[in-house]
Amino acid sequence: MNDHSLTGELLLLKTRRPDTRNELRREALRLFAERGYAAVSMRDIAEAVGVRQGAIYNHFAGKQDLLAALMIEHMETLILALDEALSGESGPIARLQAFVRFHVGYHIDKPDDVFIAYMELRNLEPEGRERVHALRNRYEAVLRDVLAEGLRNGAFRGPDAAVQARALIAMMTGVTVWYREGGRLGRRDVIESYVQITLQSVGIDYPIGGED
Amino acid sequence: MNDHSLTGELLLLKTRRPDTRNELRREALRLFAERGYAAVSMRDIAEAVGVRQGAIYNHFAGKQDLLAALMIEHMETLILALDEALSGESGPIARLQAFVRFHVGYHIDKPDDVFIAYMELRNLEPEGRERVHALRNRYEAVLRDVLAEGLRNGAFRGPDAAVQARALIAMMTGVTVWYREGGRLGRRDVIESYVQITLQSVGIDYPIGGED
DNA sequence: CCTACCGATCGGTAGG
DNA sequence: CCTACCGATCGGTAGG
Repeated sequence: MNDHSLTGELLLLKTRRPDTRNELRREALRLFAERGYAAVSMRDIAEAVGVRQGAIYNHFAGKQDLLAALMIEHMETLILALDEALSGESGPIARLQAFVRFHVGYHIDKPDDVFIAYMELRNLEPEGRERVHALRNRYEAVLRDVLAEGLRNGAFRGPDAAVQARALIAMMTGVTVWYREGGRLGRRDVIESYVQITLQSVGIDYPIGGED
Repeated sequence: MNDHSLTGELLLLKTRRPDTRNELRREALRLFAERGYAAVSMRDIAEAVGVRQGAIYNHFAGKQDLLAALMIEHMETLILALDEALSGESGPIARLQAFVRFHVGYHIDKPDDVFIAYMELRNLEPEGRERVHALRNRYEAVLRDVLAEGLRNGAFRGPDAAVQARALIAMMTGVTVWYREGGRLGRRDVIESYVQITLQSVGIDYPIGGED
């Protein structure tokens, strides 16, 4: 009885704080993006959060599970946000413009999430990799469909919707490499620059004159 | 005397083969591209070449030196090849077209070199990183200058030569992610697709009608 | 170029 | 959530 009560008190002082899981996620994300998955140790992550290494295993099954959680949750958030961003838009021109604004804005705001989802796919074990791959294809398909519709109805020009979708996504994602807050161009300028380049790339004048 | 002669013979059987350095380079390149620098051990590289781990240190000062050699030699080769590809071309349109053909073709042909130079910058120690960074800036400046000239003389339209150069390089480099030999589109088709997308992105009709 | 070894560090676990 | 520990593996070196 006495023993039991003492144990209970000790556990109360030392056991899971509610926000530790989120702090682990955040610091793991930051460190993985900075140095790469393989170059970050569980001890590095624990130290950044202020716990001991073993404590991580109260929240995640292991290092691999932590990476998978970061990548899958990111992709699901991204796709939900995209759906919302395009929900009010109709017609290929308006939808393409909305896609670019969303994609570039999101990538400016969450560069670490995006970077990891792109770079660490090869470090994911097959199960997680398949899931992330499928989510990525769904995302790409949204842009491909917009482009295909524009090519079909004559609003856009281009060689191939699939190639153009991949080309444009790579182009826009690249913003994470060079954009820095407080630089020569602000967030809004950068987004509008990509809108112009993208619309021109499908053969549309920008600013839009009197098309479609 | 006897000892000396014996030692000489043993060394002759076991000492540096002339091509081992290149084989180490090649296998290190392949493995770094496949798994990432931090996830590849010196033993992995040695095994791929068919020597023991310690033997690598006869050819490179260490793992870091091996990575630096791969990246710097790649960047220097890339820039020399670019200069040659543009040497016969004058005027922003012809030079832009030649740049795209060169860049996409080179990236299709040497995806591992390119991938490492992009991905492993953060694993390079400051000295090598500075050198690679400077070479990358030189490369980017070539495209930026072409774009700036076209914007100045009215051949191109766009928001900003620096942003457009980065956007286009990211777009073209992305070909390494999806292009596969024997796929739906051949090397030539892919290159011409990127040419069209790029020219349209700077406001030019393609195929080129009667401009400039 | 090999064998044999070094100290350091890794992901993960047991027991409390 | 901590302390203490496990076997495995790491980059690099000595000596031949």
